[in-house]
Amino acid sequence: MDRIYKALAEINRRKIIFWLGRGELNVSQIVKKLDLSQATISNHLSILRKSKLVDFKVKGKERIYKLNSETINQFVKELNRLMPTTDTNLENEIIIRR
Amino acid sequence: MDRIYKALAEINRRKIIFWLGRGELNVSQIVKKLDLSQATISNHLSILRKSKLVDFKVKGKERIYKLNSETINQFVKELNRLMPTTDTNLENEIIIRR
DNA sequence: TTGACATATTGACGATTATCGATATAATCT
DNA sequence: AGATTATATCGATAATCGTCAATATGTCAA
Repeated sequence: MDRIYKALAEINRRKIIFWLGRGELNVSQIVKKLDLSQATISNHLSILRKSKLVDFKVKGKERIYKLNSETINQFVKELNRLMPTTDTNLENEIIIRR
Repeated sequence: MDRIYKALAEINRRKIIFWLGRGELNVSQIVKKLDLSQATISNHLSILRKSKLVDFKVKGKERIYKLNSETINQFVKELNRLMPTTDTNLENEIIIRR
């Protein structure tokens, strides 16, 4: 979990996650979206990979990155354990835990 | 939001949040929970304060820290915007919408 | 007002991080 | 094979971060 929190602490990595939430992208496409060098993006992707927040699949010489929704779900769960919300925004829902 | 992500990136600050989730604490009590110097705890509290994740009230010479649930709710909302979950992991919960 | 206690701030230090140019690796194309 | 394209890794550098001893500030009690 520590890696995930650290991965999310950097704004450009959050931007990458934002874009990947809107669809899969290869590295060059990500480089175009953020104004950073290819080496820097590659480093950010390495950190995101290690956190398991993202995955990739190989397609020829490209690597197509995407979010790893299993990790995301786990993280959101863990975050709710750390800081339970009062759910004021879901005021019309009743949650029954068994 | 950046301050919040950064505040959460450090494990001892997350521990402080964990403990505050279980009840309000003054600084000396927090120092006892984590094995860090008073100066370090005070510095972490300063960062948590700036992120607005925590608040305090004065009681004599003590400062009693507590979570700021408004900020927490905002953050969880923002996080869901950044990384929407598929909620597959909430299988033991029943949500009744009215 | 002096002394003890609670907390914050300062200044220093080593550790970690973000960034990039240069280079390496690997796949594809001619 | 050699050139081209896509991505990763290396090495360096500057900036930020976590930590603590020392000191400052504020509060209470005798």
